[in-house]
Amino acid sequence: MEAQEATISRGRPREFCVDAALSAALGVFWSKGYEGASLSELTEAMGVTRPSLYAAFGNKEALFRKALDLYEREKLTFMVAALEAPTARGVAERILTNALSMQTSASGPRGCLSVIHSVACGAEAESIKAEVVARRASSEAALRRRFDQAKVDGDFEEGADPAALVRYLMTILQGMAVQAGSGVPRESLEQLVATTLSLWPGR
Amino acid sequence: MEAQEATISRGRPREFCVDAALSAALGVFWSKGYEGASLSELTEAMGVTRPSLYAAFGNKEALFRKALDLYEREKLTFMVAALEAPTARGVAERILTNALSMQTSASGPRGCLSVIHSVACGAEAESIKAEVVARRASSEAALRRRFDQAKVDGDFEEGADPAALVRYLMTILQGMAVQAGSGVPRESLEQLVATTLSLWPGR
DNA sequence: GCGCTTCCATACCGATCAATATAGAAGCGG
DNA sequence: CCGCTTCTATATTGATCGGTATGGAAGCGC
Repeated sequence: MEAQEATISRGRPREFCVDAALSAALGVFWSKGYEGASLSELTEAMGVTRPSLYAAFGNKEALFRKALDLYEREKLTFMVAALEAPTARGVAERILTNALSMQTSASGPRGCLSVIHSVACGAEAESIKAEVVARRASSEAALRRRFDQAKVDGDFEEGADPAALVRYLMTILQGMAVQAGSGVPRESLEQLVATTLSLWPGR
Repeated sequence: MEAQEATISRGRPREFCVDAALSAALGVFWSKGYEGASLSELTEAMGVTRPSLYAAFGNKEALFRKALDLYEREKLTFMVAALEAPTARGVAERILTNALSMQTSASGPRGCLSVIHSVACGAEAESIKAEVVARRASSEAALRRRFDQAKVDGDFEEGADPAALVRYLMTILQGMAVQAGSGVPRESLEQLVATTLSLWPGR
């Protein structure tokens, strides 16, 4: 009933590329946060007028959710790929190095879109925060399953708790995102990854 | 010249306690962030009318800086105290447990005021973010000096890099703050502290 | 008690926010 | 070429933002 999503193209066709516009919106949300990104900034970066944005995406919150979909689609890709490493140490190494390159890429904004939106916020972003936190649970669950298998494989020392190591690794990832967003140079974060791996228990 | 800071009390005395009002403001900033905290929320929580707030504190940004002073005064207290532990491991343990209790206290908001304001934000909070990031450097420097001494004391293994361990510990602290702000239960964070300490190198 | 100073309360300011009404321009099927 | 649909462009909506002007109430020194 609403937004029939590109029917058989009746009437004047739209003049901009929805994917490109969404990618531009993601860049703004990533560098400013949901509340910090005004519609004026968004429309300018997207090269789209305000009514066009509302016709194509619904409203600001729906636009953010679509941008979050795009972000997680890419992020989850490398996350899933990392899980295929042969050992738990290999999984941690891939996740850390991939997160490092993602959070310090010269092109895009620094830091992590999810981390940005999982800390304190105003009233209008409460539901955004809740969704981001909820989505993170699925990544954690996948990592948890992989580490459970790793324990069976004997990757950890006797008595190690896979859940605790998931928590530990996620904490370092999120801390790294905070530092990247604070402007800590890439070399320092490479040092952080090296330190973490040197302390990683088991194989 | 401006704000003669409580002269010999001429005229009508103010009816509210400045310290209590500032403490209430800190609570709002802590749970909502600088941009997320509106003046209406602040004045209501502080029990102070808008003009009184401006007369006593200047403006919103000045109020935040005073609240940040108050916050860091308490936080730096336990940080300095932690540095007096006899070994690097003891320092890490005290910092982690103190941060844990601070970020998950039942009374106050969860998470860390500084971490909240060191991620992405809108234009109006850029200077706030810059200040928070700058202030963190002093904490890091103090910890760095302590770990340099620890290396001299032989607390670390041969070839360990104190600067890298400072980076590592700060990262875990910040990641823990993100998790606390996301609603991760206290027991999980206690588990995180235990894991971190079990992996800590040296004594 | 008087006068001066300072504080509190209400109402208001311009700016900006997200969201839309209106109207003209552009492409399709017939 | 016509009529219908859907696009874009401008201007505007009501609400809220941070910040203040105005006026009356309250306490001090004298």
